[in-house]
Amino acid sequence: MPRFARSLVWFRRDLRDFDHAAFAAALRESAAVYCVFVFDREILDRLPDRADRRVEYIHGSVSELDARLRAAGGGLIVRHDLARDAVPELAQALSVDAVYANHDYEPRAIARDAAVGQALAARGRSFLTFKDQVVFERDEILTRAGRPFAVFTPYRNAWLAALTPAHFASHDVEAHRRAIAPVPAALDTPLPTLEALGFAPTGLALVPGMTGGAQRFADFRNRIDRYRDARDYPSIKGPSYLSTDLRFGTVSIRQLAQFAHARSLHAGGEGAGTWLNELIWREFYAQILWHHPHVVDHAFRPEYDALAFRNDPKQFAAWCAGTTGYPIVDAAMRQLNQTGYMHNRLRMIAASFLVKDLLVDWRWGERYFADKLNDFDLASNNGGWQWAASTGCDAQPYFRIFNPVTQSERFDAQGSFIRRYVPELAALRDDEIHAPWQQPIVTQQERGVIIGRDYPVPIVDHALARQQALEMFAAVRTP
DNA sequence: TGAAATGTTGGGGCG
DNA sequence: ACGCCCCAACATTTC
Repeated sequence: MPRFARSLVWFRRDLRDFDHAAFAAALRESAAVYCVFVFDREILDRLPDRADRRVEYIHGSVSELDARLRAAGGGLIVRHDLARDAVPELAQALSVDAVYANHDYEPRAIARDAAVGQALAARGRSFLTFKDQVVFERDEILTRAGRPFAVFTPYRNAWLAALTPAHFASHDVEAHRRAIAPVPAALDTPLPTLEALGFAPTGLALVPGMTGGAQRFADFRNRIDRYRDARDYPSIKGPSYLSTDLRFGTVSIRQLAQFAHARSLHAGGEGAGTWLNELIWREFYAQILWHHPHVVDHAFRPEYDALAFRNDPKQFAAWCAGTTGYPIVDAAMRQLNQTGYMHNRLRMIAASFLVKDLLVDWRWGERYFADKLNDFDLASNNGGWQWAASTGCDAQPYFRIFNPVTQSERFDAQGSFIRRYVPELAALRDDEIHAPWQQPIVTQQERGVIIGRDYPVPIVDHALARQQALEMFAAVRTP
């Protein structure tokens, strides 16, 4: 005898029909289960660009989810509305007993879910939410003193110590798929087109949805053993490229973490262990955001809110456009602008350059990444920026300032990544391409690459900028 | 998940 | 043969 006659599963950042905590629970506990996705105007209307790769990715993923649900006898009810209104209204129209969703740890989502929960409760409906997007959430990993961790390494050790096979158990949808109910005819409107949502196609290269996620996971499984040694070189295929799937839930974190963990215990499993670490970083930052929501607008460590950034708008614009005169930084920013992706090593280099060479507030860079990254996730993006800016928990020390030339020589030694995204430098030799302004004018003429004509003169001098950054940090340092 | 400044060492040139 | 200097090469410290 099911607990509920009818229930509604609200899909958000979990766009899949397998190993899905809320969906599985709803099917287990209900006689009839409906499914909804809302293109939330509260989110879409805030996007600065009407051609947004994420919206296209979500649209494609929602379309696939709808098709898979229809094949299972159901379907996805899709709305373009304020989610906080649309979900309770739909619950009323369907007269469901409960709405099921997965936890979201971002402050805006928490507020939205609280409002939805209240509206549902006012009509006697339950709002049931579940852990789904992480292996460990909120208070599940705490210090011996019962406090959240603020340093990664002990967090990771506690995370691994707490892990049991049960944490990888699948939230099985298949076993209860009989409860999937067809969309009532009156509510069965066609999926809105991208254009109807107010967005233009972007020519997204990324295959969306569970299909894309499964392809990327399958591909990465073959490369995971090389991950540790390959991941730092942006010109080669080292990363998993699963970050967007993790953001929108087109893959299951449990399946990914289970594979990585099992593989990490094998001989030669160091690559998998290194990647598992990255998954744990993701959960570390999710947990930081949950416990310290002030990081959204402020430095984790309040004394760093007093940093006197220069915030030169022209230099910031040059950073955004990829015209700083530092090839590795410009290649990184152009990769982001052209594809919506940036290699993680380059995220660190670009962030370090913005904060510690241009002396621009890390929040400006964070916002730019938030607008551009296909895989943008508030917790991870904020954590990464605060790490690079040395303002965060367990951040890199403020005096650790990347030299963009050294980093370029070390991680793009042949300049092949630079040539891909900064083609005007392609004619320079491998040892010339990292600091083209240092090449004698005769060399520039021979190569047909004149700095100041074909490519910008560096907008700052790194050695000088480094000194200024150290002074900026010294001014707020507690003695 | 650095880089630069500073210190130390030791080989070789040279008077 | 010896001391002195230079300066890589490496190590340590400092930011």
